Amino acid sequence: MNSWDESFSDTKINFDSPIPYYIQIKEKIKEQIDSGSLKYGDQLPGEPVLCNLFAVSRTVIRQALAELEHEGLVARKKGKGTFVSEPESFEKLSGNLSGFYQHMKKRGHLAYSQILKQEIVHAEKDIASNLNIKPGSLVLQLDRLRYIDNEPIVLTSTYIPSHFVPGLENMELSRESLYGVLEREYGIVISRAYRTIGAVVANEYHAGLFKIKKGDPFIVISQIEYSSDGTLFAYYHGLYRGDRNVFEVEMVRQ
Amino acid sequence: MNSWDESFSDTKINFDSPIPYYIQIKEKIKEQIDSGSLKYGDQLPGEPVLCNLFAVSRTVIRQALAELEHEGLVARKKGKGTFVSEPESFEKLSGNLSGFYQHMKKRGHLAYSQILKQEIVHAEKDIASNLNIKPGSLVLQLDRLRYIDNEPIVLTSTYIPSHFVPGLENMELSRESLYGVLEREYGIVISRAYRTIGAVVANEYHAGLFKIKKGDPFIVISQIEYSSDGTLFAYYHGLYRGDRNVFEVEMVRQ
DNA sequence: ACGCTATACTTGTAATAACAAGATAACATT
DNA sequence: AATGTTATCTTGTTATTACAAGTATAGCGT
Repeated sequence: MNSWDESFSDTKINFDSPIPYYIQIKEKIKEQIDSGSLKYGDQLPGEPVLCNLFAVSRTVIRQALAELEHEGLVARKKGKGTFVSEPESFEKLSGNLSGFYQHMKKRGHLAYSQILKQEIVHAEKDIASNLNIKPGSLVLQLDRLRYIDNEPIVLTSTYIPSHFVPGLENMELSRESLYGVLEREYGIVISRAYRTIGAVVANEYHAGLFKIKKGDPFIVISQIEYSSDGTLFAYYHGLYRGDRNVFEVEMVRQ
Repeated sequence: MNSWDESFSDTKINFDSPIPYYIQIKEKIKEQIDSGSLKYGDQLPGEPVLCNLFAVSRTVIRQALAELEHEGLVARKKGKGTFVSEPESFEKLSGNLSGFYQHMKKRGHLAYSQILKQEIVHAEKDIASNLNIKPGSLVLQLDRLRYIDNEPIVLTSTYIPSHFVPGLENMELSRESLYGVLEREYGIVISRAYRTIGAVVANEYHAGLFKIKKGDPFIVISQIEYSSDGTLFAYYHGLYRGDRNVFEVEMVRQ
């Protein structure tokens, strides 16, 4: 694993800048991660090596790494080294709002997803509008119905302009997080999203899918997702049964 | 401001413990804050003073303070000192789910609350059950209807066993955050909550209150709140209109 | 009494040094 | 070849020192 030498060799800090050394170094390491030069699981050079590479004391390196660790970008293991962290599952960003699955799995409930649709389609007007593309443009549409104990609980639809994810329509997705696949296969990390949460009542189609009554309530979550280079990347839409305590959250002040 | 000398003088660290010094010190400062010995706005002793008080190097003190700052408990100002931070408004803990008001105010919308009920009542069965008290026990009930641009948007009800908050039924609450009042007047900080989020449809009463149709959908948030000493303190119930994008959240991975 | 300057106090940045503890590789022994 | 020991590498903790930069107070001059 000597490729990092090359990655870092042309990233010297400016010793005359008013910006503290440790902040400059932190940002340079971030750039390596954001640019994809460093990926999940990659090991950073050890502290002594970084001291040499950047020509600063270990204090500075440790401070930069400590902050990166606090921000969740790296994980430091005594005796082993410093590693790029698994990207926070995008679900975690939702403030635990969608931790339902993991929660129920932990409790021993049967949880699985059924893929209803995974194909390239022409974007309808509202989808196109959300994605800021022309109606009729090609998008990858992924619809999943999620079950707990054989009961449909959540219907999710994700739309991604197809040129961003060539081949995704043929990939096996029932076992994996979409966001994990996006990073591994396409080097794409969702870093920002804009979400709205509302409530609607079930129409005929959804009532049938979920086996509930027309007029029963859903929580509806819509979000627009941006990748780390600022590109408007995906539109997500989720319908969650309103009567199943889908969202149970413990909040702790710390 | 020499009262801190007394606060900290009997809180020496154990130099033989496997627990690092900086962690011990961090916890002791936390205890001072949690116990109320140090309140919002209080200044901690300066670093040199803490070095003397705890008989450790400045490195250790700075590490402890850095972590406390990262956790939001203190704020450090160059040249001024280190201060206990304003308690994160409990609303912030909700992952921005209830930042609606501030958001709309910022945008220049007219936002206000109407207090529908602020009195001591006998707890009905479901309220008592949530508060783990006997049905019929005395509780402070606070109902508010919140408006944006003269339109009712949120109906909130909070129930607190009345012996926790003597006199609250007579206090002016339309201008202040309830949680701010609880800390200032009663020294109570909500530190943990258990929340569920669901969806319901409007019954006759709520439809009338919100001027919507019976059967229209609401987001319903219920939560049980614990104070920092672990006491089950309050039960909150909120009805949010499902069609008003009450929850708009920007999420950033950092 | 007011204004300016010097001093003291505060936290922030950075370097150096030493030791601890965990992990891994290399070497020695069986 | 397998096992045990030692050496090396890694991050973690702690101490000391020095200087920087911001803030507040004291002292001095008008």
